[in-house]
Amino acid sequence: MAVHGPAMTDVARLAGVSHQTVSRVLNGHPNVREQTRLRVRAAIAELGYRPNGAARALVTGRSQVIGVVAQNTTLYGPASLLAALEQTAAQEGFAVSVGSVRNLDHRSISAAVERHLSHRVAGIVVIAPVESAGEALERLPKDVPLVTVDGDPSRPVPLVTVDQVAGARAATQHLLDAGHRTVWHVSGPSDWFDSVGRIDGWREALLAAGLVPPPLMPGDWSASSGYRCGQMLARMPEVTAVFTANDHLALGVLRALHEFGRRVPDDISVVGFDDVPEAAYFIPPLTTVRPDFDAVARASLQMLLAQIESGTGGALRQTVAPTLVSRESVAPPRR
Amino acid sequence: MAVHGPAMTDVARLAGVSHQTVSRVLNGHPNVREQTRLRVRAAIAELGYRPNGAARALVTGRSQVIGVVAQNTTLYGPASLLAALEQTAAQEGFAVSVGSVRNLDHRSISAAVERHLSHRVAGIVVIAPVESAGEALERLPKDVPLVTVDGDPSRPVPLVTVDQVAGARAATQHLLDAGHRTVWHVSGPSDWFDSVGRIDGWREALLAAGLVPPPLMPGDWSASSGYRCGQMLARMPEVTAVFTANDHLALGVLRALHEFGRRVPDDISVVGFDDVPEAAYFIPPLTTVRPDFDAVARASLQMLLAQIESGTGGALRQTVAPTLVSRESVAPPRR
DNA sequence: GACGTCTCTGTTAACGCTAACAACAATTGG
DNA sequence: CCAATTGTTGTTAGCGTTAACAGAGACGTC
Repeated sequence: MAVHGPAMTDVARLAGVSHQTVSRVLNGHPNVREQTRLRVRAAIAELGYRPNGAARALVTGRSQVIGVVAQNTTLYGPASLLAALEQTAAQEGFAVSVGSVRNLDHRSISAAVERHLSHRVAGIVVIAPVESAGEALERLPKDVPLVTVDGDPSRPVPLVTVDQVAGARAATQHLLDAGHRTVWHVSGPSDWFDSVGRIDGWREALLAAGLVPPPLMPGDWSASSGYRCGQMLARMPEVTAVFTANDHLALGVLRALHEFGRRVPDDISVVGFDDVPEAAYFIPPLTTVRPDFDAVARASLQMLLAQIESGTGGALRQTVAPTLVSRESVAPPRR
Repeated sequence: MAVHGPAMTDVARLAGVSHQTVSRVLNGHPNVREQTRLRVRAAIAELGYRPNGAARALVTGRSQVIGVVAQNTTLYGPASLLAALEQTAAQEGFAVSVGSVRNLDHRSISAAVERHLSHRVAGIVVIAPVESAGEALERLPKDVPLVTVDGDPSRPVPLVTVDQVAGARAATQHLLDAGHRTVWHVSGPSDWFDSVGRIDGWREALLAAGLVPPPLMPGDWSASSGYRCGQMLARMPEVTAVFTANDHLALGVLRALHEFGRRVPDDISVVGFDDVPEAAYFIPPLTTVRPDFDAVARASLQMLLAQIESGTGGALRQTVAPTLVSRESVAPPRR
């Protein structure tokens, strides 16, 4: 480990210039003679020189690193988002440092943010889908570029979010259009904004159709809780259409219905949310709502970079519309 | 953005000591008077001082960051591993920087590693499940602590891996024990070591039982390819037991069998690999092999930290045994 | 031909921290 | 009571980079 790589001065010596000229070449400064530039590049290649990010970060005050705070990066949504974020960041020459937290409470978030600030990240993306995260963010130093994803719409913080309401409305409307008299909803945990938005969209669509929403069935994103809700739904003969807050809940519901001999879509139609890659292979293939994680990642990074470059901390907002993916789990109700 | 936080000298001034004493307090140096230590801590708290990781990295030669190179972090396995790695690293005071790559070819990997080295990471974990990754790793500077996960067993690089062979053997044996005459296998892509190991384990178990392995059905991890294979399996009356290289393949197989009216487990038994959280809610609940990602993460980090601290680059090897999770997708064959 | 104006390059001074050494007091041993 | 040791603090010198300024030519303009 002891051996450190060559430094800028070594390159400079080999190329017969000053270290500052090397720096200029590296940073694409215009005023360098072509011939010099080539000599420097050759020296860099010959020595296998690699600029020292730490030194650069020290002098410029910020590193080429973006910190991401997220919870539960095993779930499909967050994992996809993280991956997309990393891809996009890499294209812009930024590395991504993950600070995943077990709970999205105030303390955990603050700690994760502290860690990032300690490394002088250029900016922070917080995937903060729950209420408790909001408070932590307000107390943050104002001078750190920050973007939240799927966060609290009511806080004055730059926010990129999937349009949960529109997605849920589309899902519900799709079931109504198929002829169902009403639509039941298995929701996510009530402290997630995603859940709240999807509940709102579902309710809106029903109200707009002049219907009274049936009781809400609260779940927690897991197939397990979907299964529990499904066991209840299966017992109620009047239920013909269910919208679940994500695909895993739908999977649980599907299995419960199957066990009770309620056929999908013949007896009951089901729509999910997320379009996990397996959704097309559920029994039956699941109609679902697909959020565009790439678009969310692009939008948030763009927003963050704008802040980093301008130095302004604008409080923008951007929503990304999801699309309905129609498969075989929806059919008109039997009469 | 302009405002930088307080530096060590600011803390020192407030506490009435030299900046070096502050440094000592921060690094837990023993020879500091208790009273001084408290004064310094108070000053740190009052100013909201945060040490500058970049400066520290510059002078010590390495940052408290571990670089992870991974592909396809959306898949359940890699995502879980990444999350576990991050959790474990955080406990040790390390941040994790992700360099996810689209392809695990030589160039992509090298580029990702370069990025990490540029930031002077303390060590690198490469989740390198395919052949092409191996070459890239051999050309790496020898002086950077490195651990590979699920990499090439035949290369002289520190490696932590799930015992794929044992897991596959257990899955196959489980089916044989249930009374099946043979076991078919839907594999993952042939350039993944995970796939190869699982194929080997399957084959071993069959050969040990004096059986000739039936033809291999190659898939690519996706439910979609599982579905395609399932369509063929369903058509062959002699098939009574299938082991798939992961749970998503199993999902595709299950659906194909369902479509063809072949009941699971009555007509055909199925065993998967990974134990994704939804596996218990497939129709029917899936018997599968559960790798312990936490253990893998702990082992690899421990191995990496050992290298970092000692300065030695030992070529250790460690495998983590997976466990069989028995559910309802396996039953004795009908006669 | 003197003078400003470019273009290119070098010199110097930070950035915030740790390591090495120096300095001084307090304590111990003879 | 002096020397040697130990504990505690301060001083200085970098780490490798960028920013700010300065200087040397080349060129055009009056």
